[in-house]
Amino acid sequence: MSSKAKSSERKRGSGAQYVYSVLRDDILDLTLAPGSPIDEIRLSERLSMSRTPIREALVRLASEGLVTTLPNRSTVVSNIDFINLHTFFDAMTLMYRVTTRLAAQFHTQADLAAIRLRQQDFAAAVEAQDALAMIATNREFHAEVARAGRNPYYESLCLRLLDEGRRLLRLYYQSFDDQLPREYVEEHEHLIATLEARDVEKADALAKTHADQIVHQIQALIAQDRRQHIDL
Amino acid sequence: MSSKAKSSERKRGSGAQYVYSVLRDDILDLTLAPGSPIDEIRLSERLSMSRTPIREALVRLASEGLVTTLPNRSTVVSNIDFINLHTFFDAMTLMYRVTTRLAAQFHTQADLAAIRLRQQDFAAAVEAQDALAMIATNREFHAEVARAGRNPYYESLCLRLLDEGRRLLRLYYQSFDDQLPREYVEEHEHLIATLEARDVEKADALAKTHADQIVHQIQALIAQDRRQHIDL
DNA sequence: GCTTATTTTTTTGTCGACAAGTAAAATACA
DNA sequence: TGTATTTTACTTGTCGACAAAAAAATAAGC
Repeated sequence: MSSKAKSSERKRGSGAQYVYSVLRDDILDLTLAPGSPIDEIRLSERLSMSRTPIREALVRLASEGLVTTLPNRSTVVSNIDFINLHTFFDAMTLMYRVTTRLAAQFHTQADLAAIRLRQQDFAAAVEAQDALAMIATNREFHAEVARAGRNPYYESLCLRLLDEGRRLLRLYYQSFDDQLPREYVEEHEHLIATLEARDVEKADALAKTHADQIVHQIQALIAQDRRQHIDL
Repeated sequence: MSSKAKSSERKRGSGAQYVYSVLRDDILDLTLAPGSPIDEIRLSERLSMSRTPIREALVRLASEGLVTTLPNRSTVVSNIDFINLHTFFDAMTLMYRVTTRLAAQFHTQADLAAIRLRQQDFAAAVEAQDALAMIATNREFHAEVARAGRNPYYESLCLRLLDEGRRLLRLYYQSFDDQLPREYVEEHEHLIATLEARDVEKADALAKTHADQIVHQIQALIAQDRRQHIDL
């Protein structure tokens, strides 16, 4: 847990980037709970650096919607908006489809190789029953597909949605049964084959099915969840 | 041109926001040319405030892709990537369609009223032959439609694309002939009527036509342009 | 005892200064 | 004169400090 480093030991210019990635990870795997305040001074002490690079990281996170800055008050980790989850599902499904279509059209051999690597990581995580690793590697797999689509606009939205999804899945990872992830591994394999064949329509259909399945799973998890998450 | 203000006269917390909007406007209407460096110190002198709020604004702009930060070197206004313009057109068309569809479904009376206001502004700009105002008000019109769609993910991508488009249109605004914008006014009116009727499919079709028309116009302007914009 | 007003504390927003790093200028050299 | 090297100047990244604002704590009034 001790994430310390003398400031002089770090390279100049890497400070804000480091804080950004640390905070981002903490937010996405819910180490920092939604709604919890982020104290700049405590953070600066923990990471042993000045407040300036920390503020820079917070500004970046804010413009990505991961934290919310209350003027003259503490910035807090953004809440998960359960009421409007359907907008997330809608966008996620469309972005899966669009990026997968483009990937089927424009991918190179190098892209496919990278995607296969991600798929290996994902399969390994499923094999090891490591839910957190599953979530993270699944994100990387789809991020790689989106990258192969070569449209930076779609790609950035897709990344944002994947991050949000990572947070959401993390909330319910305990409930994962062992069967569904294995299906995902197969689905991913199927998808890779379709990309390689450059079958755009089939890739689209697969992406849609895959997205719908994830959406239904999350919805089921939410439905069976007994907790109150009105104010989360 | 003199954008000065004693720092003590401004409200606390508004500094970065102010710098952000000033810089953003300058970038989007090409007052700051793509590729031109942004000197933090000169900016801090011009706006008479410290470098801190200026850096904050730059970080925000960077995460929106409007400026590019070169480590330990000056940040520059992001270039327009002419080679991959098709990715922009593709995303723009899809976002027009998606947000318009959603607006047709979910808009309220208040949304329609706001959209009509924007349309009035746009019509006035066309009437006045004010190309810059046309560009800005057209952006606001479509931003309002996107807002009525009530999907923050689509909305934010749409806003980003509209901004990029504003920059692109600004490049060629001299070439505008007077006829096309008038058509746009009518198209907008048509679109509003379709939204009010909640005719999703027709709204989608109109959005696609509208987007294609703008794309073709920009492509025509680029094609007839004699300048070299390889390195822009 | 509870509400309201005042003081104290905490936290943010801004500032000026300094150090590390880069580009340009000046110098040395072939 | 052209090239390589050192020096200089400038710009960014980071820091600690201070001031404004909000939250918390304390005191006063009913």
